[in-house]
Amino acid sequence: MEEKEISQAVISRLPRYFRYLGDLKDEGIERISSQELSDIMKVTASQIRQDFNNFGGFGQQGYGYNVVYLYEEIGKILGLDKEHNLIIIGAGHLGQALVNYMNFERRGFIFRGIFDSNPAICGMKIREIEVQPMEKMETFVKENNIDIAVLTIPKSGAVAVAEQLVSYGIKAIWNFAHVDLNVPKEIQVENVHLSDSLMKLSYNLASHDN
Amino acid sequence: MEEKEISQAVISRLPRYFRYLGDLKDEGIERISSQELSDIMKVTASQIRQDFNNFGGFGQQGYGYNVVYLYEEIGKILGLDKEHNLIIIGAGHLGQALVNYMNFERRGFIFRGIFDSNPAICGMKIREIEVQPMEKMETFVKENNIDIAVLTIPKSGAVAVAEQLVSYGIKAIWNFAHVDLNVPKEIQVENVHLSDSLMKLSYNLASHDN
DNA sequence: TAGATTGTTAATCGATTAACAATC
DNA sequence: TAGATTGTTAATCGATTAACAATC
Repeated sequence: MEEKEISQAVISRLPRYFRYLGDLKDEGIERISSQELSDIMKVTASQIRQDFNNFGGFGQQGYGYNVVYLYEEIGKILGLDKEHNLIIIGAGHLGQALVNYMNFERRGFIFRGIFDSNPAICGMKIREIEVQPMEKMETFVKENNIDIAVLTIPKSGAVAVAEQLVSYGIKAIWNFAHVDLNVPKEIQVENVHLSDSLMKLSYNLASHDN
Repeated sequence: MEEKEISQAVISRLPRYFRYLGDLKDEGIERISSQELSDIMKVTASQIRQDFNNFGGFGQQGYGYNVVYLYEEIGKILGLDKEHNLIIIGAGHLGQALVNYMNFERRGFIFRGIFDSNPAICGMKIREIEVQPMEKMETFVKENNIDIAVLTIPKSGAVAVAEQLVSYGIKAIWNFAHVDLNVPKEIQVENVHLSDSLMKLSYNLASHDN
C-alpha cells in the first residue's frame, strides 16, 4: 500500500498535528502557514513541511494549508476514517478505565468485547458490554471482525495471550502489560509501559534538581 | 548535578534495561555480557555499551557486567532509590486505576493524596486515600513534600491546574490530559497521550495491511 | 505582477553502529 | 599468559534544519 516506508519519528508526530488542527478548525481558522503552526506548536516550520510532504503536497504556495483539508487528510493517514473493532483483555481497573473513556469511540475505535480470566467478574457489565471468560475469545474474535486487541492483564499471562490472539487472526495489539510480546513482525504492537514513563520522569526530575 | 546532558533517547531505554536486568536477577543470573544482553533484548551490543558508558564504567573487560550491580546502578540513575510523593488530580476511572496499581509504590512512587473537582466524589476512599476537593490542594502539596503531580483530568482544565500546581511548588507532572501543558522549562513533564498512541497503532495497522 | 509560502534539495546535526585498542 | 569483553574512538546512517527555487 505504501510507496516508501515513513519513519516512526514522523508518524509519532502526526497525532499531535491532528490535535492542533482540530483545535484550529474548532476555532474557525481557515488557513495556516507552516510558520504560524510552528509558532503555536513549538516545532520548526521546516519539520512541519517535511513531515507533511512525506504524504504528498497538502499546501499551496503563497497561501499555506487549508485547516479543514489538512485535518481530514491527516485523519485519513492515521486510519481514523475507518472503524476499528477492539476487544480488551483484562477487566481490571485499567481495562475498565479504557472502556469508559469515550474519546476512543469518537475516533472510530469501538470496544466490542471484554474478556477476563477471573470467573468472579465474568457477567459483569462495563458500559453495556458484558465481561466474558477467556474461552469465548477465539469465537468472538473470528465472528466479530476484531482487528485490535488491548492487553490490560498482568505481565505473567501477556506473552501467551498475545500469541493466542495472533493465532485467532488479530492484526494489532495495544499492549499495556509490562513485558515485550513475542509476535510475528507483521503484527503491529504499540506498547504503553506506564512504569517506564514514570521512571523517565523520575530521572529527569533527579537530573534537573539542583 | 549532571556533568553532560544525556540524550532522551538514552533515558528512554533505561527502564527497559532495568526491567530485563531485574528479570535476570530473579533468575539468579550473576553476570551478562553486552552480547548476551543484545541477544535477548534485540538491540545492538554496541548500543548497550554506549548507553551504559554515558554513566561511567559499569562493566569489566573480559567479564561483562554484574547483573545485580548493574540493576542497582540503573535504579539509582532512574531515581528509584528515593521515595517520591505523588498526588493525583482527577479521581475518574483512569485516576483510580493508577492509584490501584501497586507496582508504582513498589518502586518508591507513593500516592499521598487524591483531588477532584466534583464534590460528589470527595470523601470517597480509594485504597485508604480520601478524595479531597481542589481547594485543599495548595496546603496539601506544601505540607506533604509532594514532588510529582499526576494529571488525570479532562483537557479543558489541565493547563490551568498545571499552572496552579507549579505555583504550589510541584517539580514534575505526569500528564494524562490530552493537551500540551504550559509550564516553565525547569518543571519536568512526561506526557502519556493514550489516544496518540492508539492513532499510531492505527496508522501502522493501515500501512502494513495488504 | 509582487509577495508569500510551499515543496524540495542541500547542509548540519545527532544518534547508531562498527571497529579496535585497552585491560581484566 | 591467552581469551574475552569492555570502553571508546571513528564511520555510518538517519533525522532535523536551513536555504532557495518553484509557483500560487
